[in-house]
Formats: sequence, structure tokens, C-alpha cells
Amino acid sequence: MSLDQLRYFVAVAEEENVTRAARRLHVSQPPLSRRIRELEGELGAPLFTRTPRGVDLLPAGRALLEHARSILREVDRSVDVVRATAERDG
Amino acid sequence: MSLDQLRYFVAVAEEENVTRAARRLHVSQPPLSRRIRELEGELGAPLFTRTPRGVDLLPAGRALLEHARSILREVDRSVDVVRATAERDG
DNA sequence: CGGGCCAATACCTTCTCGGTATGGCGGCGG
DNA sequence: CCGCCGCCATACCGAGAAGGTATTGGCCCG
Repeated sequence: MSLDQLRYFVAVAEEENVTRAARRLHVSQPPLSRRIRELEGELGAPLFTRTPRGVDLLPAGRALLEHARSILREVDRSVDVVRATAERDG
Repeated sequence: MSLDQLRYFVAVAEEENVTRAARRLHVSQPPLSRRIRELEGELGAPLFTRTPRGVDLLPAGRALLEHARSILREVDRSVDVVRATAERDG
């Protein structure tokens, strides 16, 4: 599992549509579909159901969404903190 | 920034020595050195000072170490939670 | 039943990542 | 003071991951 995978997952979960998420992420749809399926493979559990309109989050997906957002927030915060610390302490 | 970079960083910070960290991570030393320097480049700040014995954490590095451990812990927890949720809810 | 929208697959290309070999530097013992 | 040892850094190469284009197959709706 990678941070990119989590970012991709969050976008798909929020858009409920792989194609729209791909546009938002500035990648094309097929690699995004693949990465999501790989993530499901790694976790050993499906995260979405596929519908005619796009995708719907499963319970496991909803659980991951919370964690993923939290992780990505902390990554961003870390960068800020490290830069501020470097600035302050030389 | 990637999760692997954070794992690498934590190992180097804990060992205070790139060569030992490389052994612990089962990778060779040169790629590990490179990945650490790339991380420093991305953050725009050095994380270690290089010493004759190995490396020493700078304040920015100490700040990152806390965050990195926390992030990696949450990643592990996420996997557990997702699997448990998938198990429970089908 | 035809057109549109969706995710999935096939195939190719590119670039990241790790490995091997080697260099350069500093400390330490003889 | 010189040679050895351990350290990190650099150069170069090969393998694998990740992205792009083209296309398919399924489903709904006119």
C-alpha cells in the first residue's frame, strides 16, 4: 500500500465514479481502475461495488476512507512541521 | 514522499547508521542513502548530519521521526480495521 | 435496438527503484 | 605518518512498477 494508492482511493470514494476521479487526479481512467483493484487485492477485500453509474463504497471502503483521510492529513502536517522546524533551528 | 521513504527514514534514524539500517531493511546501502537524500530534497531540509560513525538526527529529523512512526502505525491499523470490517460485514 | 456512459482489459512505453562496483573521506593502530 | 577499515556518496545498469492509448463488454435509457 502506498500513499498514492490512498490518494487515488479517496478521490474515487468521493467522486463515486472512477472516470471523474481520474480527471480530478490528472491521470487516465484505466490505470486508476487498476490501482484500485490492486489495493483491493492487497487488502484481500473489495472496497466498492460497481454500479452502472460508477462505484459505491462498501463498509470496508467507508472504514478505509476515514483512515486514509487521516493519514494523508498527517502526512501534510508532517511536511509543514519538518519545514518549520528546519527553518527555526537552522 | 512515500511510505517506503518513511520506513527507510525511521530505520536510519533508529540505527543512526545507514549501513546498519540497510541490513535491517534487507536492502543495500547505496539505494538507501539515495532515498534518504531524496527525502531531504523533497522536504527542502536536511534531516541528518553525517558523521564519521554514521548519521545524527537534526531537529527537523527528530520532528519527522515522531510523525513517521505515527503515520506508519496508522497505516497498519487501517489494514487491520479494513479486513475486520470486510470480514464482519461481508 | 442503438447510443452513451461506465469500468475492465490488452498492449506498449516510461520512469522509478534496487543492485553492483567504485570513489572519497576520516579515524586509528602500527 | 602511512595503510587499513568503516562510513556515506556517486556512477551505472537492469528489472519492475506505473501511466498512456486503444479497445472491449455491460448496462441503462431513449
